[in-house]
Amino acid sequence: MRDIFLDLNDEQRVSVEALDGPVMVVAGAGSGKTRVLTYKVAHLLNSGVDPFRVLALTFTNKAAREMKERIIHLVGNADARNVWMGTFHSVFARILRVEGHLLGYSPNFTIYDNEDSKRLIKGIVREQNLDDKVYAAGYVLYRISSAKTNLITAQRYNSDDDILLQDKLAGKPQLGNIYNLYHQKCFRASAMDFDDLLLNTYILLRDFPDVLLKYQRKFEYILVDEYQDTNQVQYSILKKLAANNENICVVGDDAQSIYAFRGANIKNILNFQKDYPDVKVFKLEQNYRSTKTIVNAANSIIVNNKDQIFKKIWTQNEDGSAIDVLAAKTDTEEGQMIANSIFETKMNFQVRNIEFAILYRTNAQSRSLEEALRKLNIPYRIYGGTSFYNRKEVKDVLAYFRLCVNNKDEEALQRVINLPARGIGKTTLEKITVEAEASKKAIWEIISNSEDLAGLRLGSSVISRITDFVTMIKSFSAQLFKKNAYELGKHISASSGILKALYEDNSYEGIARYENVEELINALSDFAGRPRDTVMESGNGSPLPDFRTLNEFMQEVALLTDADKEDKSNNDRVSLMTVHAAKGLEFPYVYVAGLEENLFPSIQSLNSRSDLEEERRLFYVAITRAQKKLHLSYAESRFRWGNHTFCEPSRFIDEVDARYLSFPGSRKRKGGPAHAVDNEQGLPEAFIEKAIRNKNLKKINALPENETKGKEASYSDETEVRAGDEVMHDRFGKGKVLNVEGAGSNRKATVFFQAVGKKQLLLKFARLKVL
DNA sequence: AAATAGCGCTTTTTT
DNA sequence: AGCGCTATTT
Repeated sequence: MRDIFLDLNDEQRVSVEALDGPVMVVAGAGSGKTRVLTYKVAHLLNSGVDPFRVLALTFTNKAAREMKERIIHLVGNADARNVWMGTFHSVFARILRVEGHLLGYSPNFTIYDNEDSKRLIKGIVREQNLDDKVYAAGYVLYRISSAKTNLITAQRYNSDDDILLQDKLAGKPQLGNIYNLYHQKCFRASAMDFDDLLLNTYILLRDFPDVLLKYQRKFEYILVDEYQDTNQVQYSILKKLAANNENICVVGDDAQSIYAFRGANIKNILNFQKDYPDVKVFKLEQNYRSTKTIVNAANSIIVNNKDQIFKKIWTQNEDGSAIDVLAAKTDTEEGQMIANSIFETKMNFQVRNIEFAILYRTNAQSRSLEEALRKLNIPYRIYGGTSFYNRKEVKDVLAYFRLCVNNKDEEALQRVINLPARGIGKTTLEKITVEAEASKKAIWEIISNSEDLAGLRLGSSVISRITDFVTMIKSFSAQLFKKNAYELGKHISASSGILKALYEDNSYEGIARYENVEELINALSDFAGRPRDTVMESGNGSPLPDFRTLNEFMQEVALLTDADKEDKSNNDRVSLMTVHAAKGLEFPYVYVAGLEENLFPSIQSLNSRSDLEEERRLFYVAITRAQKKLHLSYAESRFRWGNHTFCEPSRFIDEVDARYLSFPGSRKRKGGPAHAVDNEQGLPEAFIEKAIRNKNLKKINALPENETKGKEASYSDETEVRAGDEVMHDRFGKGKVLNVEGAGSNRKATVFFQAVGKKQLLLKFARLKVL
């Protein structure tokens, strides 16, 4: 066994070595956080800990998968596969498959996604004759989700006078009632939404001491990644699981906490030391990812936040070139500028597409960027947004699968009962729904029972169509453990008629949809061909068949995100994604687009300090993704829901210490002969003023001294540049000085660059290095 | 029951 | 602008 500690720096090593007791590792961006976690698990296994006794919670399934591979490699033993590793949601879903019967759930429970939840809420609001403006599905779901995240069950919600009074005062007195009905309907459908996976796990551990003890013993060591983004219920579960031996190691960066909107509580990391007084705290402050320019720029913005753990992030990497700020007239132009820049960089430096990422605040921004990339034939891939598993046609097919696995899955049933059209229309469904509601049964129970069905007084032809449908689904369900996931999935999509309907649609979109379903079938084939990851229990006590079932596939697929999907076709593509989706990733070249007030920071964040601080952390996450070169861009006007709106550059651009910024290619304003001779890149006066003002302000937030000095030494000696000198410029490369004139801060040089030709540069800004 | 036309809502971020 | 949902028509 090789000494794995040779790969670590001192800070990392001591964090890895501390195996026992509570440990908190505060890790700055790019400081090797994942590495510490990976090596720590490897070290545990090397020290003789049983992999089954290690629980590691990551932020994405992909991160878990990659970490596992590396651990297996490090310890040289495939048993490492048996570490319990995954997201909170997927690990707890696994536990609930086994233990959920204690709470009255079938091991085949469905996981409702947001869309399912919203449809269900819409239905309830309609049923209750409530105003769907007052009780907008999105808002109601948000409220239910917040409640669950904070351990407030429907029952508790409705017995809490404060909450009820507040809802009443807010003009939404029925929220508690809707929550109640929502919970009942989910339960009746044997379905859990995302928050239920956490809340039910908590309830399980709270109400069943023997179960708690079982998992406390099982998980001898607990490791948690991205701890800054845990919420109340996750916190409470961890607290319970770790209560016995307190071998809990959390890793995170308070400066990268960006999920408060979904209940994440930054106090969990800020207060970890209070929860575990014996905690050993380690800080990882050396950044291995980015240039000095990027690291220092990131430091210069994050100091504006009040809530944080003190850290001093530094790097030994090279200075790197300045951060380019691109100013565009419109969002279309912004896309073009970014696409052009990528194109040029690719040409000049032989860079592959995969080394570029474009990050933005909202998914809607991707369109103009996509168009620009397409025009230049630059291949790209969008992460998130309407991700693969969110496409309508894919969800339709998945709904069939869901219904076969769990006949009571109400949302899936409503989706497919008349898809493709088989003569079971709205009015029929309405009658069935009313009857189901009246008798507190699932729709499936009504339609699969001939007596119930007869009681509905439907036409005989309708009844036969319904029974045909029921027979079909039953025949699918009967094969769940007879065929593997791929065979059964293919059979279902063919026999249900859904594939045929898509195949017959010859429109451009229709073909794309058909291909998407094909891709889903391919994914099934992959899944069926891969061995089981870990030894799993079936949940109902019976042994699992020796092939992988559709059932298993469905358990996995509900919690997959776009980031988890591997792209086999062409991997060399530019990545487009929201900043949230970029968390944990890194790219040599990063473009952060749409840096405008009301967009980034988002308009809804401007009311409270804490929300604005979260936006700032989000910006911090965005810029710390970059390894070599960072671009920031904004547009002066942008199309937003149909009509164009004018925008101002984001305050976040101002907050970056001006010495790290550069403004290439920006045009002089009209009537601006006052500065006919421009500085380095001809930036508008307003920007110079802002930059100087900003620089003065920033003196208080001094950076590490050695950095500042190093920076100045390289460019402050403007008097030393003379005609005839060979010089180096960050952006333009090598050049020869033709002429120098002027004095003091107005001193400027005419330089001929090999790459870009003759330029006039203001020495104050140019940072020329004499060679 | 199915097909079509018009209305209205969206956009903050995601497991 | 584009999509999904609803009301209306056939």
